[in-house]
Amino acid sequence: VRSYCQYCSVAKALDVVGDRWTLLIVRELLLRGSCRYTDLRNGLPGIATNLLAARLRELEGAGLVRREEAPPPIATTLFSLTPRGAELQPVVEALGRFGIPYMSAEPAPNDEFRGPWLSWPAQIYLRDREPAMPAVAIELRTEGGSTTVEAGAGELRARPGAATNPDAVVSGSPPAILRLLSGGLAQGEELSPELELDGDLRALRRVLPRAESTAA
Amino acid sequence: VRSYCQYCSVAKALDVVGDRWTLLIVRELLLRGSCRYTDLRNGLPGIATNLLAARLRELEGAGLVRREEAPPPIATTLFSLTPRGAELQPVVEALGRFGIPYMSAEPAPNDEFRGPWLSWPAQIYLRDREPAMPAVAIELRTEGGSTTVEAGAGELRARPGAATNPDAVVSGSPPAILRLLSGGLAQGEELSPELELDGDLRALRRVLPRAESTAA
DNA sequence: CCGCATCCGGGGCGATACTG
DNA sequence: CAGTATCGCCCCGGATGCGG
Repeated sequence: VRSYCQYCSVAKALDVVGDRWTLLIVRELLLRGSCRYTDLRNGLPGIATNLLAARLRELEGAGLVRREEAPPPIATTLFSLTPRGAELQPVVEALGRFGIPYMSAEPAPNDEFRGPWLSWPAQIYLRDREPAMPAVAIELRTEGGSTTVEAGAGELRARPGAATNPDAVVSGSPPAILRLLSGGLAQGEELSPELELDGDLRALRRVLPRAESTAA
Repeated sequence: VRSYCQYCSVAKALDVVGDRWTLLIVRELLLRGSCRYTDLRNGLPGIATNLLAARLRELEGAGLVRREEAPPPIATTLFSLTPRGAELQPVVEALGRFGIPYMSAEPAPNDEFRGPWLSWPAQIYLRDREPAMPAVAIELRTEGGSTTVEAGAGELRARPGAATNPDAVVSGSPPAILRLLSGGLAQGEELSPELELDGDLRALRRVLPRAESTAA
């Protein structure tokens, strides 16, 4: 809330989004698009409810978040990013990329996890490596929820939630799935025994990074 | 210092660099390369000295900053980013880009300014638009210090400090210089009367963005 | 149940003074 | 020059209450 009082664009940006929790709220809104207060609270384990309300008001005042009162039949308020707020995506992505190395360690014993958070590593590691083939959907499933990866025509995007008709479903612990996303699968290599695959292995290979075969 | 306790790369990154002042310290180290405690203190107006010391120690512990004791003749300690710390450059650049719109307003009455901070807008707006020509150096001079822009062979980089043999020197207030960097100069347009040019106008035009002429 | 507001304890933060 | 020491304040975290 307190300004750095520096006429510098980096400092001015941090004046707006530098407070604690603010960029994590933006992360959730980038992932989920438009969601209710309770959805945000659930996607941000550890946040105090008064802080979430305060941050949302600040972001709204800064023109980064929009609050929509849904029509009477639904009777709920929806929060979403304004176009200006969506311009924070490069910031959150750069942070996500910088933070990737910290994920190779096992999660701390009291670390929480939510499935949609896999979207950031997925967008970083995965590519559509066979653009000519018809589109596929792959679901990454953990005990904390699912992320669905859709690849087609050379494009790839990740969104929270389960897929309706996935070509492949990979289940396992978050670190095991991360190792798969970052390390890929070498030619003829089998899936790690920590993971379980249901569906088409070729659909999975299509998006995974190429790994050198372990043998020379 | 307190962890978000979320197994997410964005949250893990903010665990390390999310504290107040931390990313601004990284900004200074990215700009200046290697500098003394006092240089950092001077480039970060408003920071409390105990906080600067604490943050430097945290960054050192996280492996992002390296502390070098210079040999006896100099007898000073130098701080610089490790390679891992330099990986924060995309984060700081993304923040700088997001913060640019806040710079179009006049600086707040108690806003401080340092010349090197112009490096971020310069790297965003300026390009070497005549790669075939011999290299040029342009100095952007304000009351808070200078930034030097060097363009040649299609590359452009900005560094803090005055130039030794500049082809052009632009002097003026920070907002006026920013308006020049972002708006450019249309064909035959004169430099704003707020600014003063000493040297070769063509060297300046070489790096400025193209502006449509005001007349139809 | 959803979207907060209020209260309170602890600690991060800001400013100044002081030291090897 | 490069920090440490101290102190007050306000942000933050956790719990609870409350109106729609």
